[in-house]
Amino acid sequence: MREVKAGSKKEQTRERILRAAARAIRKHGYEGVGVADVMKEAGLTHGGFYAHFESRDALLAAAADQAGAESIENLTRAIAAAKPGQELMALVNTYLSDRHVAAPEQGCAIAAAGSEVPRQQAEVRRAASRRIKDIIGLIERQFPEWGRSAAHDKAMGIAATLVGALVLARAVDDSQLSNRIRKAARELVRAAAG
Amino acid sequence: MREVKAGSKKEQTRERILRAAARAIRKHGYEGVGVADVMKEAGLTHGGFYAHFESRDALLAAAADQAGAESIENLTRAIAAAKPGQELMALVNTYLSDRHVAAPEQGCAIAAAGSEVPRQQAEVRRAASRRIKDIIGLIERQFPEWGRSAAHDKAMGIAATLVGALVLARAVDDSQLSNRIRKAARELVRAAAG
DNA sequence: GATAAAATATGATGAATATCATATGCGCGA
DNA sequence: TCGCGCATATGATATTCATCATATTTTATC
Repeated sequence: MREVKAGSKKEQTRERILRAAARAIRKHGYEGVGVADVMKEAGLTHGGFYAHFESRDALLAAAADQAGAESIENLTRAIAAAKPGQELMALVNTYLSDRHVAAPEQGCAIAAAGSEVPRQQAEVRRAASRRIKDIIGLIERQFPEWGRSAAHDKAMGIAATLVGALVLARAVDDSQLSNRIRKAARELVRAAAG
Repeated sequence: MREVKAGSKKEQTRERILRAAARAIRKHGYEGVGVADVMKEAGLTHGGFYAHFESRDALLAAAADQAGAESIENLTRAIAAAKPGQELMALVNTYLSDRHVAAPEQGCAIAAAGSEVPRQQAEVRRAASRRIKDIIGLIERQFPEWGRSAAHDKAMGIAATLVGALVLARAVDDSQLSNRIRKAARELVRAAAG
């Protein structure tokens, strides 16, 4: 009997399914994720799915975490690429960029599907909580000069503003308003960080 | 042939279905709204539905607007009940209250299902846009001393913070964090409002 | 290169659900 | 009070989708 080794064919396929599901959650929402569609997106057919995951629910739980991890990775990259002293605004500009508005499937999982999270199974909610804490921590670290507690408070407020601005910017049917909302959120964050 | 008059039996039944659907959207999300469930909630059986609405889609469009209208009504009431000079913080406190976190089906439609809106039909998006503009206008009017443009900008930023804070507060699996997020958002808005 | 086991595909099944056709019952005008 | 229509209910149909059983292909070891 062969084992499932890291890097094995099966492991790679599982990863591909997982990534496809993580994108599907952000593109179609949790309820919009279908087993067959995810498998097709991963270049496979529907039947083999259960060789990789116990159930659709198990996939959603794993994919929720994966989606969160990808979001954090993007923001971390943006911070790393920023000029010293500009890290927070680099994060904010990346988060509120046209690109992020247009491509939810590659972006923040909370902005893309956050309002569905309260209705999901416990594992999904756990993953979402963990990733939300991660994002808050990422923002918090941009305020080293402030006390831990003050920085944490500011970070939570800023995270809320960013998520809300992106949700509103995507919801409205008027690209000018979408732009204005994001600009206003940027200014609000800048003032709060000042 | 009898006409459908305002206040007629049929009109009242339609209203009941509409209200049930508006609650269902906020409780189960757009995808989670089923014709049979809505009808049962309205005290009817599934078959009669098509005497009142063309299709499930037509119901969703009408119910999205209804849900938005109910949300605005709640906030308007909170402002009206506030002591003079405390209107904005009354709105903020109502929006970020424990009650609102716990009862999405009676609250803000954007916080409850906002991340699903970009995927909905055009009529739903139109209704959402209209109601988002209404909320921004409501907040904007709390800054009479500022110029129109500055008040509008502030209002958009504050709306984003409120929506994001509620989404995050509902998503996390940790009631302490949920409380802290809302408190931080309150402080951020207070500071922004000067 | 042959063979066994793993990985994936094909096809079937059952449940959920939107929609529609038809039946029933209740209120309104005589 | 009686009968006609409107409002609602019952039941049927078709489709979508998760899950599973079985067949086929691929891979790795000898």
